[in-house]
Amino acid sequence: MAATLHDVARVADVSIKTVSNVINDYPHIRPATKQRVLDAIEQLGYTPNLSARSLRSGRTGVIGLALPELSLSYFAELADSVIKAADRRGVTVLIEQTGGDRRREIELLSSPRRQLTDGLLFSPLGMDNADGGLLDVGYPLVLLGERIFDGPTDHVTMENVEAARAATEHLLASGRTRIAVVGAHEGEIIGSAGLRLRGYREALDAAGVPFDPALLAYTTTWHRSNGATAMREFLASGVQFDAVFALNDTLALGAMRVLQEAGYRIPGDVAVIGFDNLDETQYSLPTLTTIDPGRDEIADTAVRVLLERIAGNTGATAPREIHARFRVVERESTSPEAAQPDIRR
Amino acid sequence: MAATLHDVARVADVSIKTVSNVINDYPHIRPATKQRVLDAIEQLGYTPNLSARSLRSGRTGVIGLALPELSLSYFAELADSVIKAADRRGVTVLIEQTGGDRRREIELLSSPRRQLTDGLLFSPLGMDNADGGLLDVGYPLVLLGERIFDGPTDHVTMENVEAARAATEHLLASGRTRIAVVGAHEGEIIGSAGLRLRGYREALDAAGVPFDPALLAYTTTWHRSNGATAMREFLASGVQFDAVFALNDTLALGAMRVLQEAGYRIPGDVAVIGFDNLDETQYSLPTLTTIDPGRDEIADTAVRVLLERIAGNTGATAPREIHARFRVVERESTSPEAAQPDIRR
DNA sequence: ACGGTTCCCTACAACGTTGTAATATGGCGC
DNA sequence: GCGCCATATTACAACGTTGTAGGGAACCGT
Repeated sequence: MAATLHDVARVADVSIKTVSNVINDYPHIRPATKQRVLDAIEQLGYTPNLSARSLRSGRTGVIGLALPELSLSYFAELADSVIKAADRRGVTVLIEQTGGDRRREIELLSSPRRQLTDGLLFSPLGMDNADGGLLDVGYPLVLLGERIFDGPTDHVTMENVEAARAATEHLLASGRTRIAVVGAHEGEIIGSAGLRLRGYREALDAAGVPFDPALLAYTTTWHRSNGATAMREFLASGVQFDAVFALNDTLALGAMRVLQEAGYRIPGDVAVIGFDNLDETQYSLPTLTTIDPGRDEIADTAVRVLLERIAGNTGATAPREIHARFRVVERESTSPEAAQPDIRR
Repeated sequence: MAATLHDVARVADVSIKTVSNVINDYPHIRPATKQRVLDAIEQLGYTPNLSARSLRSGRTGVIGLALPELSLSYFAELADSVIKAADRRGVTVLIEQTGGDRRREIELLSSPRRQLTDGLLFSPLGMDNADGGLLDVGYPLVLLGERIFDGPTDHVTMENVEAARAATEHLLASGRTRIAVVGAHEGEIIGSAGLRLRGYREALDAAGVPFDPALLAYTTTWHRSNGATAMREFLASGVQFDAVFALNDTLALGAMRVLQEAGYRIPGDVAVIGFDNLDETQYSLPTLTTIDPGRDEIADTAVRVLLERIAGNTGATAPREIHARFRVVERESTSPEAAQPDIRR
């Protein structure tokens, strides 16, 4: 039913290859012929069959984006940025959710579905640095996030250590010295939790503030509920603290909720800083000071780098590691007088 | 480089068609032959070429999901549910963002990209009921949301009027009579805003409470910022109210923020109810009473119905309209003693 | 021993596109 | 009028798969 090159060729009275040439902007075509073909295309409402094209050319015009879950706000906002970046470059995005499960992540790397895409943006959560070798797949792959470093592929990420250090310094600068950490992962060195914790310790060391393991709250995942639970346990434990560094915003929001439920004023009694700069942190009560990790920059760079690999003009260039710039976004949860341009406009 | 049916056939010493038959579970194959083929597949690491398969069969195993933006939390959570539902049925989801723009929505319906998918789940925001005819496309399409009714396609949606009525009744039951509405759309009859407003009016009428147009705040979109701005204008206008019905949760969260900034206690001075039951409404301060629209049910039904249409076994069945069940989720923003199981667990 | 049926397997064509190589046409210099 | 080059167009094969049609072999009943 849908028109094919054959149909167009018949109507325009040329060979199918000429129609193909017109569509692909092949230079040597007489203007009159070209016009006839274009008219025929118009008349029949022809659109190229992408399956056939991709069978023939090996390209689909689709890139994959594998991430844990869209219901985690950070990944929803990241996906939004990636889709927009891809759109600007004329490619479509196919999303795969791994649930952060290592087995599913590994499976996905060699799933036949992979063939529907020209390359993959991959944000692992369950795999770790030791699994880096599994990333040596036969297709263009760009890594996102903090689980794996020194892998065989390009890697776009944020300045975790430096940003976490800046966050901690921000709290220290306001005179807080008992800074609780919410969301640590037991024994993790590499990974968002491990790296951010390292930045925290660097800042403490630089300021000469002693590190107290009792101030670390461990959570398995980083949902709002984990932040709430961790904070409830903190309060029950009786450990004293005057600030909270939540390793991401959703943890911070869950923790703030519990703190206030328990009667603490923020930032009066406890200052809170998060990480990710989610949209909702501009509207929480209080608004949340956080780290803007440069999500748009990450997404745009990742898509660009992936498309370069797909185009193949980077050849066998060594894997690149690219870090986006971050900045501290100061809001009410660390300073009551903080400017709130987003709320007041 | 990747192995093909030919390679497998050569290794197993059978025809390519036999290999194809093994893969597609054709019944009449001798166990010995089958095993030889399976061994060859294993040995070569063969995976079927999906482009070729889809060229030949016309099926891709991918469904499209077109929605306004993943950065709108409702759609992120919906996409999550849709992807999980699709996954359970073995299909992949390709996401298109329309930005809620009518022109892009219409373009998308006939975009060549469409061919990468077997069917489309479409949640329009810019198109309206008058555009219903444009949905008469030549491929399986299932409509989501409230913009278009009586279109030529299956439609999965929520009980907007009834749910909004229940929300309003919930506020009325606690003795509130001056109920402000945040997020109305000027002149809209059909659409989430129009329908929910209708439910609001029905509840008022049934309770004998007069309708006051001064209590309606209009917004163009439904971001947190719109809720904040609308509430700021409300407060500036001096109109008296003792409750707020925000037409979705993000509006409610933005409005709550501004109300509290201005010194109002929730629910003491003003009760607030939202719509969507986003995860974050369990952790806001106060937690937000809202309508659970049955998102998982909507997603699962929509995917099921779409796959039925794709399989073609529903034939030329008349378009179906399917409504998910809703429920009122009572939290602190309307009643200080509300159970908060999510927070306390 | 014979025709019919079932089982197992194969050859071939087709899906719609694009790359390669070849052919037809015209202009130009000599 | 001939050879040469650039331009404009075409025939053909191929990408990897699956549907159709059909051909042997084995088995059945007679």
